[in-house]
Amino acid sequence: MPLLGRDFFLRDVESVARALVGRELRHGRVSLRITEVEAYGHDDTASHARFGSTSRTAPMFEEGGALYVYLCYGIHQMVNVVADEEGTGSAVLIRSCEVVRGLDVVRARRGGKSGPALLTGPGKVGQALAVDVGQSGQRLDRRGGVTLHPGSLARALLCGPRIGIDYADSADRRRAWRFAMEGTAWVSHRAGLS
DNA sequence: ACAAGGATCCTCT
DNA sequence: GAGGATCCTTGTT
Repeated sequence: MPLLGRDFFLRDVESVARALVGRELRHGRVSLRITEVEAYGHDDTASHARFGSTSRTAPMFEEGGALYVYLCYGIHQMVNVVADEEGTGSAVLIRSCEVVRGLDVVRARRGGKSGPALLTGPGKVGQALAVDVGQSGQRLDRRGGVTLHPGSLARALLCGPRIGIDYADSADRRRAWRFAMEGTAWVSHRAGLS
């Protein structure tokens, strides 16, 4: 299966977020189709980039196509796709996926869970893909690690405000920067999407 | 050097 | 619906 090339990522983060729904993330034997994402921009008080580049967030400022992984609540490995030109500081959080390949591996990694509990929520995506902060900064358009493939595009997208960003300014909280595939069961929070 | 809090998940009620 | 887990990152002193 072909890789998505560098140009795919070199657009504004909202465009990349919309274009990511339906695509496939691969790592080893596991292939996941992206069903729900959130965009985090530069000049966005919800974004980790709001303090500029730090040791944790440096990959966000790389050229689009880098992987950005961070630890949340000391437990969860959160998987993001970096967007736009080098130095911008924007990324797309992968919130939910459906399993395309490697269901047995994913189930084992996810403690035997089934149904929506298997893979709706960003921490679960990191666990299912076996991605951790040690891989933050890797390229998604080079074979050998985590890679991104065309998959099949969503018929239509639902959108709504992002989850878990109460600390942000009200204008940023209201941005409709969460995108989900219409008709899929693989969405972490259905409320607020339309 | 310190204190605060988090782009979450699971379990229990 | 509520609360605890768990530890790193950040701004501040």
